[in-house]
Amino acid sequence: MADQFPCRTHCPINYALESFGDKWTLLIIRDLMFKSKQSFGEFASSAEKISTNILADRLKRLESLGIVSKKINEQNRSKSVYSLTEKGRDLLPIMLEITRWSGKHDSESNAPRPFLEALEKDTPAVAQSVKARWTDS
Amino acid sequence: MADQFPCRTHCPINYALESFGDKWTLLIIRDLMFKSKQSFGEFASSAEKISTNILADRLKRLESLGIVSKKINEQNRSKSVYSLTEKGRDLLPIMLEITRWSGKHDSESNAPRPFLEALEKDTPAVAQSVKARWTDS
DNA sequence: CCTTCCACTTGCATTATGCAAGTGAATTAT
DNA sequence: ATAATTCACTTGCATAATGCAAGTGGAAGG
Repeated sequence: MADQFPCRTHCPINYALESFGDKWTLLIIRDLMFKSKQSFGEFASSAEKISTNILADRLKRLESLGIVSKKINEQNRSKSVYSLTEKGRDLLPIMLEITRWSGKHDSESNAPRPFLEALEKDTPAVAQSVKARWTDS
Repeated sequence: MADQFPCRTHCPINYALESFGDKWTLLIIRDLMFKSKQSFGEFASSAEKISTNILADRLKRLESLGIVSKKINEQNRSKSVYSLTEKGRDLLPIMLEITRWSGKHDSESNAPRPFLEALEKDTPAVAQSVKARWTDS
């Protein structure tokens, strides 16, 4: 923890909670990880309707934790570009296991069936294919 | 979702956040899952110092979500016993991946080295050994 | 220039959290 | 039998986080 956020304990579960234990942070990471979103406006337009002050706060926090990095788009200086760092990309297995759990226990889950089936069958393979989309773009 | 907690969306990440997306819930699950705690007092005594009103609220919530179940100890009726349901136990892979992530990225993590190494080497095997401890007790 | 777009900020009402103390039922000690 | 203790919560209130609507300010486009 960058130490500007003092930790209650260094239990690994607690460290994670202090990094992304709230109702919004993982949605931003989801958008970066699976939906190829990269701008403030795109995050703000997600279906869960995060308000812009919270979004700005969480992006700042994720940046200071080294999970997200912000770059200025040289083509259009008013449109900044957010992306996941390695630390952020390392959250992929957690995100996939969360998807698996929700897919199993939320009867109304909107996760695509084929995706859930692929996950059940071979999670690491799904992880690989997601990672592939990060490099070739 | 039992529907007493209306969902923002049925995105799997969001479903999970609405189930345990706060600073405390996963600590209770950790205590049940890895530390064999099962009573209100034991949860309250964890190092992170959850306050008792929040603890009571979260236990009620976890119960209504079907993640935790509460039983009365017939030996001592004033001491109730909490345990994970199947839905709760299904959180194990998520908890292990969180541990892996924090173990890698928190330089001061207090997760035992051998445990982290075992996780890196073969996460499913670690999962099996944790599950074994649930059945034979 | 003048307008639009984009990424935020600001102010304020509402809700959640944190803390300390209290309650009441159920064992345990006397 | 009665008193003290333990345990699992509740309650009240101060503080902090969130949600909402509107505003600001710089960069691009017309």
